[in-house]
Amino acid sequence: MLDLKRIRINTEEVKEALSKRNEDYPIDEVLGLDKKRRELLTEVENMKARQNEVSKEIPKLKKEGKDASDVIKEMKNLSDNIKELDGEVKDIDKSLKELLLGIPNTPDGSVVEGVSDEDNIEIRKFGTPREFDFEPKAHWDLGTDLNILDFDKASKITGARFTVFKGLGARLERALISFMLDIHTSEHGYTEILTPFMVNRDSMIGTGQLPKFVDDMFHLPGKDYFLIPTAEVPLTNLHRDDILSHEVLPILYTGYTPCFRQEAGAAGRDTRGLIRNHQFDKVELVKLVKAKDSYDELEKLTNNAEEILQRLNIPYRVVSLSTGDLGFSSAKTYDIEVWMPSYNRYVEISSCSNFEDFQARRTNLRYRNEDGKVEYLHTLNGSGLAVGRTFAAILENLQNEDGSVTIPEVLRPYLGGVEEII
RNA sequence: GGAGAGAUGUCUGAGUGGCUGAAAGUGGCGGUCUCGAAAACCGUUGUGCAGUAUAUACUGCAUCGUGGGUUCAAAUCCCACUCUCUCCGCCA
Repeated sequence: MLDLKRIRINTEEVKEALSKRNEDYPIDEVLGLDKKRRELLTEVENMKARQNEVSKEIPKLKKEGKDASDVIKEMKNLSDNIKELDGEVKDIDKSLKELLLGIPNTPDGSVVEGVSDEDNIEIRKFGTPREFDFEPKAHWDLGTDLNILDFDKASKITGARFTVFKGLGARLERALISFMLDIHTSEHGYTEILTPFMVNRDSMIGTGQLPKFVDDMFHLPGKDYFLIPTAEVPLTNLHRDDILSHEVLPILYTGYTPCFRQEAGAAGRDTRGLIRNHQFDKVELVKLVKAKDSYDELEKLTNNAEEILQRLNIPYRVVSLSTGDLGFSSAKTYDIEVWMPSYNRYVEISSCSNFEDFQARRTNLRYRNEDGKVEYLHTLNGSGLAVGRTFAAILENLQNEDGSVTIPEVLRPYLGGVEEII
């Protein structure tokens, strides 16, 4: 959520920044409600001040044995008026909050202006896409033929867009999770966290999934809980409503969770394989940092995620998202895209974002700085990495002509020394 | 699922309708003392919003789990919800 005071004072700057997202947002409406709210607030607060003052007199009068009925009668009137005005203020607060929750973050100045992912800027590349001297197979065919992935069984027991991992497939998925967590914890300084896979509504609002993207989420009918679409939600909300000491910063969390997404609006896209499932595994990286550090930390976080692909020796590139492709809560995002032979292009495998104080305002996440003042933190997160897509990338990039797949060396210890899936 | 207890400031914990934003202790910060430290003593110490003034500050309002209600007045009474704890049942 944007800072209401910033909207009030730097209206043009906010409008200018939001206009780069190619959509209109009700800034003027917000300002109108804000003005009305403050007018009413001044009025009702004056009335309450009077009420408090007289309320102190009443027991004195009674104690002195005087009649207080006239004063009480006056206060009855005042009390009614206060209730009415309070109601109006509350209504405005509610509308105002609804509007603010629907307005996205302002893009950072370094983000290139654009209308879609076609305007994203390539920042750097690692490796070069392999030239196959045979016809490479797609990962869903490789996985099915090797009997390590089973999409038919998944659709039988659940439905479309789910996957059953079998044998070495299940073990490879588990190996990737462990490998990623091990590197992030022992080499990159993150603390491993294992959270619930369902969260309450407040958490979903805090990180920005709700109210706007409710159709993309799985909601439990019996209880007001949501299946998490990413570990970002529980990890960032761990410190919701906290005022942290500057001494504990920065906080770096990593965690593995399955992620659940409806993929509404993705009908017909990436229908085969592991790329777009309703449930997929992901290792997430989350940072809570001081404002002045957040853009340095974004670079580091992105590098931390890249490190995984480098060690697996899979070609990828990093792109900086244009304003047209930038997520709702993000001020700046780098996507890491892995080379996927079956698509003959790079495919997103990680999205690393700096949300600045956008999520911190929603989650009321603050810290006390060296001067004892309370400030909002900046939050960041990125996939480190999407496990299913990494699985797919390994299969496709490291496949052999006979249909076998070579296991990257760094993963072999996690697979009991297995070098190839045959 | 059944029965009961509880939720107050950094923490512990008083407070059952009227100078209670809230006792006391504890922790933090500042000071006195000291070569320094400890102890002791003194002072200070939540957050949000609005307004005035603007590098500091002041005033008002709100805030005692959340939301509603009663009342001139609610931490205190009533209702609903959430969470925690104890016992029983069930169970990986």
